[in-house]
Amino acid sequence: MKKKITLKHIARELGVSISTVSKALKNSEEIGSDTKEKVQAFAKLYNYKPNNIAISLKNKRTKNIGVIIPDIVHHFFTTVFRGIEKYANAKGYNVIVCVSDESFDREVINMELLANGSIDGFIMALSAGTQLKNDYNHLKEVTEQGIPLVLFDRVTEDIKCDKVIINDKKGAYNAVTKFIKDGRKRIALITTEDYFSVSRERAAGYREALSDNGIAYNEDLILKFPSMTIDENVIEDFFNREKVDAVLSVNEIFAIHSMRLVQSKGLKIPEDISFIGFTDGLLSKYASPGLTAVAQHGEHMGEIAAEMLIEKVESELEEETYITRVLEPTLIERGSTIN
Amino acid sequence: MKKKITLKHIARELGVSISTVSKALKNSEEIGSDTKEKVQAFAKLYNYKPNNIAISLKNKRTKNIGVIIPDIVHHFFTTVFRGIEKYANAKGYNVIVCVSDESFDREVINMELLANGSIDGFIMALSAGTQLKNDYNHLKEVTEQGIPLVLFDRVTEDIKCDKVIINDKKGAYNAVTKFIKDGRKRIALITTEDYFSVSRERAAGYREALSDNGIAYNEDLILKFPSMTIDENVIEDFFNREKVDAVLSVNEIFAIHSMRLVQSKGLKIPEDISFIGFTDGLLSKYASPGLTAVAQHGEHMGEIAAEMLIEKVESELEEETYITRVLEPTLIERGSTIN
DNA sequence: GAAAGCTACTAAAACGTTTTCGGTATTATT
DNA sequence: AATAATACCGAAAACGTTTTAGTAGCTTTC
Repeated sequence: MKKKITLKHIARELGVSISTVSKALKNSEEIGSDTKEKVQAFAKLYNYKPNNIAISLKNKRTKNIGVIIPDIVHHFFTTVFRGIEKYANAKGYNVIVCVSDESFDREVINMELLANGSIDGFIMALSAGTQLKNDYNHLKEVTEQGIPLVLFDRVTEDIKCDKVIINDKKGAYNAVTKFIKDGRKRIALITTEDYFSVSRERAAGYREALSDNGIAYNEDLILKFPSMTIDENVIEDFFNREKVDAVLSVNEIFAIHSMRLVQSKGLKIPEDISFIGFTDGLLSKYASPGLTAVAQHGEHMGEIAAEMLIEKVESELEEETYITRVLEPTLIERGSTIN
Repeated sequence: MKKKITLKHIARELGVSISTVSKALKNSEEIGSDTKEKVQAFAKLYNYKPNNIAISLKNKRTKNIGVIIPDIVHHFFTTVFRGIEKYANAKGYNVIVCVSDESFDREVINMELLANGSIDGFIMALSAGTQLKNDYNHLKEVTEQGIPLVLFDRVTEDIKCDKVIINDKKGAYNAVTKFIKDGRKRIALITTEDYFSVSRERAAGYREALSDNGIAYNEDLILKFPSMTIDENVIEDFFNREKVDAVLSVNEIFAIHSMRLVQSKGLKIPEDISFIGFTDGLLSKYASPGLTAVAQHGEHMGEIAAEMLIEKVESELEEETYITRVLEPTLIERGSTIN
C-alpha cells in the first residue's frame, strides 16, 4: 500500500525545505529553475496531490457546498440536485447532500453538523416538518454566522437570504385558464395542507383564474391530503360525490391515482375529464394518456441556486442584499387535456 | 455577524491555556471542577462547536464518504443513495455525491478530487463509459492507497474490493420461468449492449431459463439498444417483424415504451402479450396495466454498501479479505402478467 | 525535612498546507 | 573594495484541534 505523499516527504527526500517544495510546485519565481524541475519531477513521479483538508483549514474555505433536501427519491428534487451538482462541479465545488426526510429535527441536526466548518454555504428546500412548525432558528443562526444560504422551491418569508422559486401561482393560473378555455366548468383542485408554501401559492393561482373568468370558487371541489401519502378511498369518495370535468393536482402522484380511478369508472380522458399535474416528471411523461404538466424546470433552478450561492461564497464584501429569482413555469401539453 | 468561536478565544477570554479548555470540554479528570464548570458554561453560552476541518486534519479521518453514481435522476440510484445516506448519517458520516454522468472522464476526475483527503471511503456504481472502456486504473490507485471502496450494482471482476449486487441472473431466470409457466413461447429480451455487467447477467439468466425449459434460444428475439436512450422506430420495427408473446426488459423505460407501442397496435396486455421489467420503480407501479417487475431492493443495497464501507473504514487492521454480497431479487407481480 | 505523590494546569508537537519575513551567497554598481 | 542589488532558499507562524510530556505547587510520608 502506497500512502499519500506530502510536502514534508518530498522535502526530506530532496534535501530542501518544505517551503521550497511548496513554492517550486507553484512555479514561484523565488525558486531556481533546476530546483523547480527537480521538485516537480519528483512530485509527478510520486503523484503528489495536495491534501484538501489541510488547504481547507488554511484557507478557511472547503470548496464544499451543503445541500439539504426533504427527499432524494423524488424526481423534482433530483433534477434540482443535478443542476446544483453540475454547476458546482464546474466551479470546482463538491456537494454534500443531507436528506431531512421531511423532518424538522433531522433538518436541524444536519445543518448544525455541516455548519461547523464542513461547507462554505447551504442550498436547501424546507422540510414539511419545518414548515409545519414554522420555526426557522436554525436557518437564522447559520446566516448570522455569515454562512451564505440559498433557499429553493420551499421557502419562507421569515429568513433573509437568496431564494429561487418558480411562479407557482402563475403555473396554477395558466393551468386553470386552459381548462376554462376548453370549456370546463367544474374544476377540482387536489392539494396538500396549506403549510407548504408552494401549495398555498398554487391554490391562490387556482382561485384567481376562476375569479378572473367569472367562475365561483367552490370549496367542495378542493380535495386536501394531509401529507404526501394518499388514501385511495378518499379519492374514490371524492369522485363519487362531486361531478368534476377537470382536475388540477399539485403533484404527479395525486394526478395519476385520480386518472386511474376515473378511468376504472369508465370515464374517458380527456373527453369526459381533463387532468393537469404539477412537476413534469417521469410519471407525467409515461402515463396513458400522457399527463399535461406544469414544468418546474428543476435543473435550471438548481443551476441558478448554485450560481447564487457560489457568487456569495466567493464575494469578499458581505453585502446585505438578497434577491429572489422567480422562474416562469411552462405548461407541457399531453393527452390528458384537449388538443 | 457573530463568527464561530474557537478554543483559542475561550482560552484567552478565561485566562487559561488552550489545552485546558480542550480537556475541560471533554470533562477530563485532569481539570479541576471549578475550571471545568467555568469553561463549559462559557462554551455553552457562546455555542462553541469544534471545527470539523481541524479535527479531520488531526485525526486523518473526515467522517465523509464519497458516493459516485452515473446519474441522480434515476429511481434505482436514488433508492440506493437513500439507503447509503440513512445508514451513514446514523453512524455520524456525511455523504458527498458526485455524478459521473455515465462518463469515464468525469468518474476519474471526481474520484481524484475526492481521494485527496476529502473522504474516508468510496461507494460507487461504474459509469457506462468506464465499463465500455474497461479501464479501472483510477479504482486501482485508490484502493492501493488504502482507501476503502465498495462497488454496487455495476461492478467489475478486475478490482478487488467489497461489492454488493443483486442476483441479476436469477432475477431474469425467474421472470422468464414465470412467462413459460404462463404458456408463453416467444419470449423477447430488450436489453443494452453487453458491456454493462448487469445486462450480461440478465441475458445469461434469460438463456438459462429458456434452455432449462427446452425452448431454443432465438437471436431474433433479442433487441439491443446501444445506450439508455431509445429509438421509437427501432422498437416499432422489432414488434412488426417478430411475433412475441412476452417481453423481459432490463429496465423500466424500455418496457413502458414497448407496452405503449403494442397497446397502440391493439394488443391486449397481458392477454396477448406479457411484460416484465427490471427495477421496480415508479413507472412500473403507475403504468397501466401495472408492470410486473424484478425488484432490486435498492435501499437495502445502499444500507449494506454503507455498512460494509464503514466497517472497513473503522477497522484498524487492514485485512485483504473482500466479500461480495449478493441480494436476492423479488418478482413483484402486477397487471402486465397473468394472474 | 527530604523524597514521593498528588492535583491542576501548560507548553509544544502534530496533522499538511501557504505565506511572510528574513537571511545568505553571489553578482552588479560605484 | 565597499556597498547595493539580486537570486535563491529556509524558518516560522498560522489555520483549530488533540495529546503527550512536563511542571509547579501542594500534601503526604517516614
